[in-house]
Amino acid sequence: MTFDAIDKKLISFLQEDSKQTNKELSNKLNLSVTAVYERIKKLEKENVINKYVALVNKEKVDKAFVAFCHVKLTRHSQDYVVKFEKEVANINEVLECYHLSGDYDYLLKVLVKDMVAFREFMVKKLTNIDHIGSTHSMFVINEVKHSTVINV
Amino acid sequence: MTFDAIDKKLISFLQEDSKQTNKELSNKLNLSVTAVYERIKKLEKENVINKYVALVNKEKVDKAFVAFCHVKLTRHSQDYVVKFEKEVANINEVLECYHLSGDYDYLLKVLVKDMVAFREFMVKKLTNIDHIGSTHSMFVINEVKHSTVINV
DNA sequence: ACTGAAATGTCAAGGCC
DNA sequence: GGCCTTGACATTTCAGT
Repeated sequence: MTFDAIDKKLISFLQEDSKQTNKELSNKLNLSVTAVYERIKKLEKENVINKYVALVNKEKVDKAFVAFCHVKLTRHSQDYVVKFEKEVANINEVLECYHLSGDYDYLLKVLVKDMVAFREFMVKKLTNIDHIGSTHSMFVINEVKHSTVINV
Repeated sequence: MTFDAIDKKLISFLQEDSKQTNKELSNKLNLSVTAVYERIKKLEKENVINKYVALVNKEKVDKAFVAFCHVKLTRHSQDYVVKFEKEVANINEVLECYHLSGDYDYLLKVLVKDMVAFREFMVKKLTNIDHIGSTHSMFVINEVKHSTVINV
């Protein structure tokens, strides 16, 4: 799929605020409401837009403690890798998990209440998974930027 | 602010899909449409829900190459730190930036088209910022999990 | 891509536990 | 304080052009 200048603007606008009405968007884009509607439907159908979500303030729901954990596996046969990835995806404290190049195998982003909860998470959930070799945790002192907007 | 069981479910539902109508939510929660509406307004007013956004498929907009960069500053006086944070926040390839505990000062999540674009980013944008000491880049081989849903 | 109209949704008012 | 029902108004959605 290829995007013209209007599509690109539309994608940007919707990434910033998906609750805008098509009428508001039509004004910003100098288009009719229906034209906006059809462009959006197309973006959804082509899966350019995956989903619409509400973003929650982590402080307000008492999950202000953020950590990144590097995890190394002891063995790398496919069985272990698949099992680790499946189990880690089911831990709700883990919002993100990436298989990475470099010294460590995985990078996890973890959200919990505080350091006590983080210890609980490490002891009871993460290191309960088989074949975890070493872990290395880094704690977020300050979130400088956190955006979901991809530049198109 | 304190949440009852219905609030928690509502927050979860909206984090999964913010385009559900109040009617659909009222069915799931066994509530009237207005009750749902008022609870949502309250969550928005209290800033529990920050914003509503469309999430875009990075492959479809040609930003499938993801890297994490650790960055260390040479000096840590307030001026340099503030300046670095401000400049890095303005780079659109950098979606996230965290000030971290540990060996490196910052962790950046970077989205670009490919390795060529990543090199461009490093040479022309990141290392153009003053007082960057060392950087260490890790590339995402596979995105195992990427969720915006905080468990409440 | 636009106009126009039906279907559907949002949101305010008033009343009831 | 939080819930419900009702009704006005706005928005979405779709046909016809």
